[in-house]
Amino acid sequence: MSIPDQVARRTQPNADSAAEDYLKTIYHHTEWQSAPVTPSVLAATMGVAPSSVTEMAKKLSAAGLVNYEPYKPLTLTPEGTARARGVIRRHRLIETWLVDEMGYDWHEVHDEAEVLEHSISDRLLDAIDTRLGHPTRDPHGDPIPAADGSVENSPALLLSQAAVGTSGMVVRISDRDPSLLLSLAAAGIRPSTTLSVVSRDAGAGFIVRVALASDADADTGPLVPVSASGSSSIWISAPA
Amino acid sequence: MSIPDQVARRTQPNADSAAEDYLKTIYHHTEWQSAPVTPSVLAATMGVAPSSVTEMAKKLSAAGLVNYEPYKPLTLTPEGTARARGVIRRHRLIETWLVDEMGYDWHEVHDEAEVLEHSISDRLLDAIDTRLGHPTRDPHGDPIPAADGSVENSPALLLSQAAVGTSGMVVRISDRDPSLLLSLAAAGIRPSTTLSVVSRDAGAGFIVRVALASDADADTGPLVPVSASGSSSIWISAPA
DNA sequence: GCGAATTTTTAGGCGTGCCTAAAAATTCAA
DNA sequence: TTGAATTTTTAGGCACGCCTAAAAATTCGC
Ligand SMILES: [Mn+2]
Ligand SMILES: [Mn+2]
Ligand SMILES: [Mn+2]
Ligand SMILES: [Mn+2]
Repeated sequence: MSIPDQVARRTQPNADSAAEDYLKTIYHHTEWQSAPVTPSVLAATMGVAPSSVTEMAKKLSAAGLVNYEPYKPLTLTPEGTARARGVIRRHRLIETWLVDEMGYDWHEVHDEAEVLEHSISDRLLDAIDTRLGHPTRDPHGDPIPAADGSVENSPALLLSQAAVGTSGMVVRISDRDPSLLLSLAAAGIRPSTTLSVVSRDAGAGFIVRVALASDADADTGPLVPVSASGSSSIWISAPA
Repeated sequence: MSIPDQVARRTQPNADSAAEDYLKTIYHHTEWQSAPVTPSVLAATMGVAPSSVTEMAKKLSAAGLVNYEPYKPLTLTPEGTARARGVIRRHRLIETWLVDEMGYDWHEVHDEAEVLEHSISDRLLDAIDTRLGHPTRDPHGDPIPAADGSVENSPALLLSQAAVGTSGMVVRISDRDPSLLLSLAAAGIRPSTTLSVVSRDAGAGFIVRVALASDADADTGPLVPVSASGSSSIWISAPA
């Protein structure tokens, strides 16, 4: 029977996908930037009222997943961190699978993964992981946590913080803005592309030179404008 | 952004997977047997209290998916039928995909499909359908409704209602009991296997002869006992 | 250091899906 | 046909995740 009894039915619907999304979002804030994760910050990123965050914080704290003290920032417990990485592993493996096997383009996968990350079984996740050959990066260059919870987090520099003249390889691009991904792909920018910063302007954005594959690092590649918001979605390898 | 705003978040969690399961279950009752689908019958199959069925019946009726009048059996409206078939299409394509591509055995797929049928997008469903070459039967022999909603429902006879001496090809086997599927597979019984009824006993069950692939219809295949409950999970092609 | 602005929490509600217990309707059977 | 048994509906609750509005705490700026 698919729905064994009343208890399962009450418990199972989506397990606790809301909780998983909170954990994931808290984790992300510490993964990409390191600023304290306050309820207002969380509320803004999750599109939820601050009071909803307070409520969930209490529940997650009671479950031993989040450290919560009134009026202080939220942090993940070791167990909360492990759970968050588990969800992120699912998310990124699903994205990789959609691109590598199901004919999706890299700007189309995030929303689908956002849902499936909560419903796929461990069994199916393993099958996908195996089929893909245990990838360590998703289509956007984000590291895929290993099954044991370890993450290989290579140091990187946000393009928005790179000085003119800096050059480096694109290592990660945020997958949250599909239209940015679409335009970057059109400009030939994706993980492993080599870029150099030609000009920067806090308001207007950046201009970067894209190194051609055939002629890496030379000054011959096309010049591409990157908006201010785009420049804080692109990580390049830290200069050697 | 994956979770665009509060409205989406309130609306989206699983869309209406509960409603979908009710529609699907009502449809199934008319697909396999034809007895009136009363609230108590629905409640029993869904593992839910009868009062829960009444409540949902009202909602589905208000949504134009179910015909509901107090104290009468439930039926699907044309739109409800279409929705039910859509869910069943998802379910069966997912099962087929799990078996054909993801290394699952046929007794392992039902529960996974029961969850994923509510979370996969149309886009992904199409991708799966295309990859599989638009299959028309799932691993248990159940017909997969086409994208346009049409279903090819071949006439079949429940093994439990077959007279001694009857022989026919297995066309469908209920996927609800994994252990039955496991033992049938061990005995070489699956869709397209040819069986003949050697003996039947309402209490003790049936004995069937399994025709060998090499020597179809001959009286040389192994004899296999089938429990009474098993015999009402197996459909064979109606005698010509 | 202190009042004002901001952030966070509390209080009270709402819709969904489920429950149990009680009331009402239907069906069965003598 | 009529009372008993069964089925169905109604009534009242509960947990979850979210909300708005009001209260409380913290932080900021002068
Ligand atoms: Mn999610
Ligand atoms: Mn990604
Ligand atoms: Mn199934
Ligand atoms: Mn389901």
